[in-house]
Amino acid sequence: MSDTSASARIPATARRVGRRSGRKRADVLAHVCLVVGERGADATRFADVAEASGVPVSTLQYYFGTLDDMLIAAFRHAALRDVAAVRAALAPLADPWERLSTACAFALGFCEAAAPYSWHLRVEAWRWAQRDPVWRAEVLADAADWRKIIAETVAEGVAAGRFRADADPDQVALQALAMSGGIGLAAALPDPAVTAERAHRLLVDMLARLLGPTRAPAEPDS
Amino acid sequence: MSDTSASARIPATARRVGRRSGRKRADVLAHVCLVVGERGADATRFADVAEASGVPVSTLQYYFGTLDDMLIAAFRHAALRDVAAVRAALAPLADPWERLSTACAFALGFCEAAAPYSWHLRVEAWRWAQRDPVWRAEVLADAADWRKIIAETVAEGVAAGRFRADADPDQVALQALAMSGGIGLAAALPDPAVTAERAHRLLVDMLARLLGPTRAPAEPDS
Amino acid sequence: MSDTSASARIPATARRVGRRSGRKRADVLAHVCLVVGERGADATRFADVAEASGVPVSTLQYYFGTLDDMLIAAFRHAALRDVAAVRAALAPLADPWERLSTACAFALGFCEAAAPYSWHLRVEAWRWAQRDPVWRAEVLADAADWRKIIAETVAEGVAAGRFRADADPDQVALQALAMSGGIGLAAALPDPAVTAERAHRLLVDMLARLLGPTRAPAEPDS
Amino acid sequence: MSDTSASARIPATARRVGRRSGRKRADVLAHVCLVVGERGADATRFADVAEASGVPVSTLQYYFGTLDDMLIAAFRHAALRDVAAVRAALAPLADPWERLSTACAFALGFCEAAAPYSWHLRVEAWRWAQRDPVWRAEVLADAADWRKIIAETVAEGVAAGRFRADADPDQVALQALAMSGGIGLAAALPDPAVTAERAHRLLVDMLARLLGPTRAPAEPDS
DNA sequence: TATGAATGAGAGTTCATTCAT
DNA sequence: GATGAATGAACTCTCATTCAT
Repeated sequence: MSDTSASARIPATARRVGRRSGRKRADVLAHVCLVVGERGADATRFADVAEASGVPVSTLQYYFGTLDDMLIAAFRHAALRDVAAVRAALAPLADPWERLSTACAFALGFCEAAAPYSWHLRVEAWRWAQRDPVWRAEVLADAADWRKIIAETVAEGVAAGRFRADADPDQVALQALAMSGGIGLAAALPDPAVTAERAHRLLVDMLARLLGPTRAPAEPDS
Repeated sequence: MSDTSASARIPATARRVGRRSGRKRADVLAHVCLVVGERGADATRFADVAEASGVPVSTLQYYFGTLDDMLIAAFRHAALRDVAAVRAALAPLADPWERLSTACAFALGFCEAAAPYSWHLRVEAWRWAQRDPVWRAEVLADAADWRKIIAETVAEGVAAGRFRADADPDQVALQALAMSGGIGLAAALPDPAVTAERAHRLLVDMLARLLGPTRAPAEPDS
Repeated sequence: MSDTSASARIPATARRVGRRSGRKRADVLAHVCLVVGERGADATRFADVAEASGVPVSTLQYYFGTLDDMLIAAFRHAALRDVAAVRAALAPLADPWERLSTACAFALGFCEAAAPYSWHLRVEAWRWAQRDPVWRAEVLADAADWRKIIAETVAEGVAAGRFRADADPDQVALQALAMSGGIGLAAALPDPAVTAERAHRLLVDMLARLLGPTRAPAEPDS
Repeated sequence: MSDTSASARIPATARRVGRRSGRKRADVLAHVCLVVGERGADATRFADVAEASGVPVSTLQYYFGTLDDMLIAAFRHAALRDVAAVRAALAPLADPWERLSTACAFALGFCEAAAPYSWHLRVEAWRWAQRDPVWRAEVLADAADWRKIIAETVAEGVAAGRFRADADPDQVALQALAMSGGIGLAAALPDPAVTAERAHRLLVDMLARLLGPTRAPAEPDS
């Protein structure tokens, strides 16, 4: 698992995806994410990204090679960006419940710090991961990163005596991210029954049941 | 929401999608589901379905009109089939925990009675629902059906005194289906960290925490 | 060898090359031959043939599939046409020397009955045959057809006592066609040192030396 | 014709084709010949030569200018090399039949001293010569060189009384090279009916008939 | 002198769709 | 009602070439 974690992946990125490392290459990736979010990965053409970014089609191909390579690079870009964002947001926080709540907020993608179209990108990636091993590896690595973040947070809370002593950090992380996934999807539709606020409440409520010896202290809502 | 529930949708089906309702048409839809499951909706061409089903391309168009219409018809076909299957499976069961566990098993798609590629189809549908209102309506209707099934089951258990009295059936249904979605996706990849067995256990474990006054009675595993 | 002779190849043609047998398909082949003769096989694009024949590019692909398939079909078309032409021209002739001279004239492609660009097409075919086994099979089959024609003619002349008794028909056929190839190429350039008339004379002169017990009777020039 | 013979051509080479005449340039040309032999001239890209030779694409262009210029330079390189080789091999030989047989062996390209892909390169050149006057000039000059070699050899044999007195050296040279061309092509395919050994025998056998007052002396095989 | 970055032109191929039967 | 023939639109990809260093 550590082999596929965020840090270990970076060299692979440079090796496999980036044929060229032109200065504008990174700039373009953000545009790719936007286009994929708006149109969907399958409907994303080189021409769309070219128009959105102002970079000619042939230059995009020069940067990324295949269309698929470009899309993978974009997903990885977004995934690493999101993981870095949640890590940065957690750093200054000390209280386990607060940390957990914040991590959930980022996982759900419903905070201002989250990149646009996070869930859209994730759905696209999941879809392709079902059929393409390269995509699967990307998605699993991203999932592993998130699981690690949550599991660590839970473990700290347990160690600090703030969470139920018999809680299994890995299992709780799986459950939290599973629900996060299901809710994030629903909210991305959007499903009128699942507002951002309610989504967060549902998730934290579940965690309170899993981790709290008593009810969650006070109201652990964001 | 009730307008778009399973029963209410059927006439709409006949009206909007189906120019033809012969038996051949239903046969073809099953093939469409298989092809979509194997190749993905965006990669599904008339030619693929033609080859899989033995029905010529022009005939497929004659039956369904647009490619998109054909795909929607296929998703609806699969969704209604799955909902009917879980309803049929629940009918003979009386014990609330048993009913809930069975419903979860169907929601996760990990039982023999589940149609192949259920999760694959659902991911495809979700993806398009993010951008196409017609697909969104389909997906929301399907989600509503499932929520109703779970909520009813929970409500019965509460009424029967088997579940915690203060449980909110709708909220629990949302939570259960959210986690089901997240886990189903992970398992569909497949994510080696999420086996079918573990998926079911995680889901039922959570429900036990949410609904159980005490721990779940006995071992609510499948 | 008989397996790959002209007659045995025809069914394979229908099977392998002709995806469709539209009425215009055969018409198009003549245009392909002209374009290949003018531009060369490697420089022949679908667009060129489309312009020359008036048939849209996509229709050409519908007829022939790959560009390569189209070119092979054209070569085979021309090859079979040429073989048929020489056979037809030989049929009414009785005198061995006359038959041989006529066969040489057709082999050199310098008579009115020969299709235009015969040598150009042959050079293209040879070139590809050096690297592509499919083309090689075509070229070898064509060569075998011609060898058979010449060898039969020689054998008849030997049997009739008009050719030297110890002449080996197969060897003479090889020699005649080898020189025919070399001269045909030179003339196709065109090489000013090799005019059509001189080419034919050189070839028949050699055959006279190989086959004549005395010098060739009279002047066996065309 | 003498203007374009081997010796006269060299300055033209330096003038027209070579911007650079460093040793690197010659090294690259050898690689070009190999690539053209393997892939064919039309399929030869700057990128292929760059990979084979290790010289960057832009440097190749800097050396040779156009792709076509590079290919012509390569053909001329190979042609001059082959002509020089046969001349060197003939130098120490005195017997006319031996000289002729050796010249044939080099013409056929079937001796160890012959450069690889000689016939492949020649076919490529012939093909382009049919349409491009620049290529035609190259090919005709090469043909003239060879004809001169053979014709001289024949003339010497006639003068020495070893060949038939009425033999026309130029005509025999044309016939010899014509057959050499046809056979070389067939062998380059390769045509299983034309082995290297048989090819040489066929050619020398014909020359024996053309030049021998009696049958060829002894066995003029290689 | 030599080379990497960037880009436009051009080609093959796929595929939905139209039309005649 | 069903189906094969035919075709235009759109997209990816290759590759020579230009430019700046």
